[in-house]
Amino acid sequence: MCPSHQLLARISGKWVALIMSALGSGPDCAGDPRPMRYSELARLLAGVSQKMLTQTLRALEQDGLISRTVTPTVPVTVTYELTELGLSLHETMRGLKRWAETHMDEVFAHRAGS
Amino acid sequence: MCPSHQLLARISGKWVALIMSALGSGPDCAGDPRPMRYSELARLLAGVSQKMLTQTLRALEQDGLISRTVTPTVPVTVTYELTELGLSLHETMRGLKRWAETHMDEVFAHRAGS
DNA sequence: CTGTATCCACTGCGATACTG
DNA sequence: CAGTATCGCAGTGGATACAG
Repeated sequence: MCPSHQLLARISGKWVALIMSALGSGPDCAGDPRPMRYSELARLLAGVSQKMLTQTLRALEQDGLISRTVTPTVPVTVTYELTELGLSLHETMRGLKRWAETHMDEVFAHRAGS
Repeated sequence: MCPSHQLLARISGKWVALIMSALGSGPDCAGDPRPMRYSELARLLAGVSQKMLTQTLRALEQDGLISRTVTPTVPVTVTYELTELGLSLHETMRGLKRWAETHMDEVFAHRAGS
């Protein structure tokens, strides 16, 4: 089996693409990369549970794709940001996302008519 | 939520990338796209169960990404082949695969040292 | 050869409650 | 605010047996 598959598995996680997209394109999915707070991510990705959000963020952080910064204000502030590595992945994933957007109609049409 | 995410979910399926890669790059993961028989796929993707292989092939066929051809020999012969749509997806996924291969070391190093 | 059907273990994931 | 801990379900996926 191709060794790259292990990474593909991680990348393909259910919420990975969403979080990467949020951090890489801002809240409107169309802007520039910028750091975001935990609560901001939670609000933006309305469908994800707190557990999955934390779990996915931890995994991405461990892989060096995002960085986690704690600011000891009161109450504490935590921001997440794409690393250079994460940024490069985000660029690559945009291609896949563009493909999905471009061919979505085709796929759904074929799915319905089969 | 971005509408393209539904397609991303399908694309990110556990075995989708492997099967697309096999059909798109031949048995050695480095050649040209060509049709393959069911048993050939089963042999090549040693890790996948028969159930998952069939299930994934059906899903991809339904989405118009691969075509299924039955030749009524005895015993029956079935070949699978990427459609034009599937071929375009395969091209896009190669970018992701290349990224994974390129940055694998980085990620694993970071994972180990955290 | 190319599937389909059934059973079953595992785990991904959500809901909820609690902590620093 | 930003998590952690625990429970429980539902879906994923493997093994096996059967069928056209």
